[in-house]
Formats: sequence, C-alpha cells, structure tokens
Amino acid sequence: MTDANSHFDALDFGTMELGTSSAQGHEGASLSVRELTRLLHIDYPDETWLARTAFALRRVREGEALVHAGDKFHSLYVVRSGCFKTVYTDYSGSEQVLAFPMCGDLMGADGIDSGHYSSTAVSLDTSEVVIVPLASLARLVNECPSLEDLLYRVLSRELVRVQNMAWTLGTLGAEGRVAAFLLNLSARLGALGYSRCSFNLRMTRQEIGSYLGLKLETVSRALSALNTAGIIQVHQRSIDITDADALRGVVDPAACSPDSVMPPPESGPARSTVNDGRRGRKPRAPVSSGLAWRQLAAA
Amino acid sequence: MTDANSHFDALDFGTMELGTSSAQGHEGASLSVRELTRLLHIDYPDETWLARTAFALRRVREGEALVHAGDKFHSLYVVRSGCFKTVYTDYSGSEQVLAFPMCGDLMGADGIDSGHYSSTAVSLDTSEVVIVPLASLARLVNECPSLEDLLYRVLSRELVRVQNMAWTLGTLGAEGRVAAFLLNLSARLGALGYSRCSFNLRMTRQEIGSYLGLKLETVSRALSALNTAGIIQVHQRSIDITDADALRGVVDPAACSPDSVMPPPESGPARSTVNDGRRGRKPRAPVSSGLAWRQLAAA
DNA sequence: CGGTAAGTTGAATCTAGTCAAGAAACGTGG
DNA sequence: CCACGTTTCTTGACTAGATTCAACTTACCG
Repeated sequence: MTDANSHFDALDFGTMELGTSSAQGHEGASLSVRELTRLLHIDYPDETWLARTAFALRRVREGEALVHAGDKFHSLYVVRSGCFKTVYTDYSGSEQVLAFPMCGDLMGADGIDSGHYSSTAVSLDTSEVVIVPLASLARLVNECPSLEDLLYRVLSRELVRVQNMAWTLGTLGAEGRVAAFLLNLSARLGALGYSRCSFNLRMTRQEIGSYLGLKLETVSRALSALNTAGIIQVHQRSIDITDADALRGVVDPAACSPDSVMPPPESGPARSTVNDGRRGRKPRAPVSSGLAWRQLAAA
Repeated sequence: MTDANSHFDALDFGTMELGTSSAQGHEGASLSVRELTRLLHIDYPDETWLARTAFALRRVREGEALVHAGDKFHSLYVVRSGCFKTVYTDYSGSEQVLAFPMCGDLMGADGIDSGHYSSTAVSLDTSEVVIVPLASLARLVNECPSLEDLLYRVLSRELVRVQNMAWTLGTLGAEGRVAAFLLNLSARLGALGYSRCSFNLRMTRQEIGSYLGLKLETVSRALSALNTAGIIQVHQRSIDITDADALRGVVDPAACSPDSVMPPPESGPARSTVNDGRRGRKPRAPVSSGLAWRQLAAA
C-alpha cells in the first residue's frame, strides 16, 4: 500500500485548469490537451477547447518504477521524455520485457479492463510522463466530442504494435529479431527528430534479449555478426547503422518493406479468397541462415 | 475485390432501431446492446437504453474472409458463434496467424488508428459476427455515458491478450507453447459453457504452429509427447485433457502444487518502493506480483 | 473407391541456449 | 588520479531443442 504514494499524490490533480497549475507532478509542470495530442501524433483541428484542460507531469528517475504490475489502475501515462521498459516480473525474479516505451508512447493501457496494471513500468533513464487519469479523459471527451476517438486510436496503435511484436517473435530468427529491433528503434528515433542511423541504446543486452525472446549472449552475437558484416557498427551501446537496406534485408530477405518492421499495411491484391492451396514446395529463397548476409558482406 | 461486397451491403445498417430490423446481416438477425455487452462479458446495470439500438449480424462461411488486411476500416466485429483466425499475409504468400477469435472476442480493432485493417480475418467454421460500426458505437456512447468505457475495456483486454502471447513466444519452448495454447483454449471453451477437458480443434497443425511460432511437425511432436506423457489424449483434432495440473506444470515448471493459482485481481502488497535499483545491487527481489498471464493459462 | 489434404514419425542438420572465461566500461573511494 | 570491484559485454566450446527433409498413415470428400 505504501508503494503507490509517489503517484497517488499526483492522481487527484491529473486534470487541472490552466493557470491554477500549482506544484504537481514535480514542479507544477503541466501539459495542455493540445500538446498532448501533438505528443501522441494525433492532431485535432478544433481550437476552442485546447486551452481548457491540462495534465500533470511526473518525473521518474532512472531505475524507478512508475507503476507495478498488480497496482490498482487509475491513470494512463504518455512518455514525454526518456525511455521505459514494461515488464512482467516472474515470481522467481526473472523478468520478461514487453516494450520499450519512448517519447509519445502510451503506458498503462493494459490495466483498463481488469482494473489492475498487468505490467510494471520502469524508467531506463530520467524520464518524464504525462499523467492522464482515465476519469479525467472521459470527462474531457464528454465536453469535446471531437476527442471521442483519441483513446481508441492510441489503444489501436498499441494493439498493432504488439501484434507486430508477436509476428517478429513468431517468424524471425535471432539476427532478424535484432535487426528488426534496431530498425524499429531507428524509425522511432527518426520520427522524434533524432538521428536515424546513429544512436545509443538505453537498455542492456539482457533487456533486449528478454524483449526479443533471446538470451543476452545471442543478442551480443547477433550484433557482432551484423557488425562484422558491415551492416552496422557496434560499440557497447553505441549503434551506427551503415547500411539500412541490408538491415531490412536481414529482417526480410525477400522484399524490402518500407517502414522498418511493419509487414505490408496494404494487402497484396492477388489473393484468392482464402484457401490458397499451395501444395508444392515453397520457393523460399536460400535465405536467412546466419551465413546468408555474411556472404553479402564479403561481396 | 469482389470478396468485400458481402459485408459492404451490411455496413450501412450496422445500427438500427429495434423493430425495424429488416433483412440485413444475413436474415434480418440483429443483436441488442444488452446482448452485445453480455456477449463481451461486460454487463451494465442500466436498463433504460438497453432496447434502443441493435447491431446487425453477418454469417461467414468456413474459409471465407470477413475482412482483409488493408481494407478500409469501418466496423468492429464481435464473434457470436464459430471460430476465426486473424493473419498477417506475407508478400511471399506465407501467413502468420495472430489469434483465434472465438465467441465473445473482438476483431478489427487493429484498424481503428490507421483506418485500415492490419490483419485478415478468416472463418474456420460457419460463424456469425456482430457488426459494430465505430460511428454507431460513438453515437451510442454519446447517448449513454455508462457505455463510456465499453470499447476501452475491450481494447484493453485485447492488449493484455496479445501481451500474454508475446510472453509465451518469448519464454516458452515448443511443449510449453502448445500446453499454454491448449490451456487457453480449454479456459475459453469452459467460459462459454463447453467442456473444459474435451474438445475438438478447429484449426490445422500448421495454423497452430504459425500461431505459436513453430512448424507443424513440432506441434505434432509436442502433442504426441504430451499424449504419451499421459497428460492429454490426442486423436487428430480431438483433444482430451486428462491432467490439467500437469499441463500447467509444462507451461510453468516452477510454481505448481495444489494451491490453485492465485486470483489475478489482487496485487502482491509488500513491495518496497525503490528496490528497482538497476545500477546498484541486484537483490534478487522476490517480487510476488499476481501475474495476470497465469490466469490466462490457468483460468 | 480413389485422390487429396492433414497428421504422424524418424533421421540429419542447424540454430539458439548453456556453461564458462575473459575484456571493456562504470562508479566509488582511497 | 588511479586502483578496485561491479556490471556489462564479448567470445568460445558444447549441448539441447527446433527445423528440415522425407516417408508413411490416417481422415475426408467427391
């Protein structure tokens, strides 16, 4: 019960009138609805209501948990700066990383239905989150119908993200997963204005491995392999992507998909109703084994 | 291109006044809001609005696609009977199964944000779905504030489900995955009133394998292994779970024993505030949080 | 009664995990 | 500022487990 106070004290002030912004979150910082929608990359044209409500912020130090799995649900959180990991913690102590939320990403949505957060969110960095109490959001939506689908859209986006993750875990090998991870990170950082091809990892190999369903040694090996293949340059946590196309090729040896890990958002036209009876062998290019792109580098 | 018309003609009638239910969906069948909420296991006490609106139904034959990835989003679907598979279809033709929605499960939510469905839904059975146009739902929510969180909750539930899936793919081996799959199916069928320990699979080994990130032979082997271990009895698609506890033990070799797994809603209370010092000592925190995902396997 | 799709099983191969040792970075305190 | 302990990362050798290839059996449907 005592573990929740640090965000409980901010709970009641999740929504406040602008101007009355007293010391909440951390230093009285708050975020207008307009800024929030912009942070989420969901812009609404309406201007009248933009300045009416604001959401409190909270600062989370490195290693600190924002919410714990099992805590009573009350608020959603949107990362404003920094980087988190969300994890299931196993009774035996080992943890499974589910996501690495960054600026603009939503956290806590898994608690809406059951009323309890199902995962723990730990900051990997000195981070800042926007506190969005669900009740406040509901009230806001009532007052402003154009916000109706805001949460729907954010949740749907999260759903697609996790589906992509399931696809990655289900179909790719170690190198592919790591490559997809790097491309995903690259795209997200790029969308935030940072360099797409040169960045620093905020997480350990073990955390990456847990996220990708691999052991830390395997992650290290995959990174080293991509390194010696000339596709990326790795130095501890510093990553330089020198050949993004080759990296995409590792994820999917066949076609070059446009946006990082995303499988084609548009359906290929030529698809017979369903039971595309593919009886024969699948041509499946000679691919994907650990050696394939190594040869590519040799050429 | 011609395959989409069958639900297009029902689109405009997604919501209708009761009594005006003319021939939509398939035979003029429709579902009241009350029935819908009950189908979703989200009951609302309010009685006044229950009979005001109804949603059309649509019948989907075995092998028929309800929606295709890339189709323009317009409606959510709730399975009323039968069984589906949702898949990403690879440009090269191979498909990745993402879920097996059954009675009461939601489909199509992955299309809300982007405006296009990101996965294809194919019926494995002669099925029936409730057509829930998002616009109609929004209007309904406007008229009935107590429905405010209906979609939120359903989406959140879906999110937790996919997170659990990611966990399964990330941590378990072949037998564990198959065991978890069977337990999940068992629990869902049980919740619907069917037998928990004896049922027939509606999907092929290949589809199961795709869903679990395994090859069909591996699925077959895992089932055979569980069979010879005396935990289940397999005959083609007929499954009999003879020792559910042992099956749970396969999923999670550690904690088993008589004490039937704890209820998820309560959180492990005693958890110190900042034990999460990543950089500092690693005290092997015995974090005993109620794991939501275990419910999925055990329920 | 065939023909086809689905499922089972075996043997060889290869990937990722495991065990283990060493190297490089970080933080702290002398 | 440097030495030290801790953590993280890298690399190697070996093993367990999943995939692949392939043959075969069983169910299903006209």
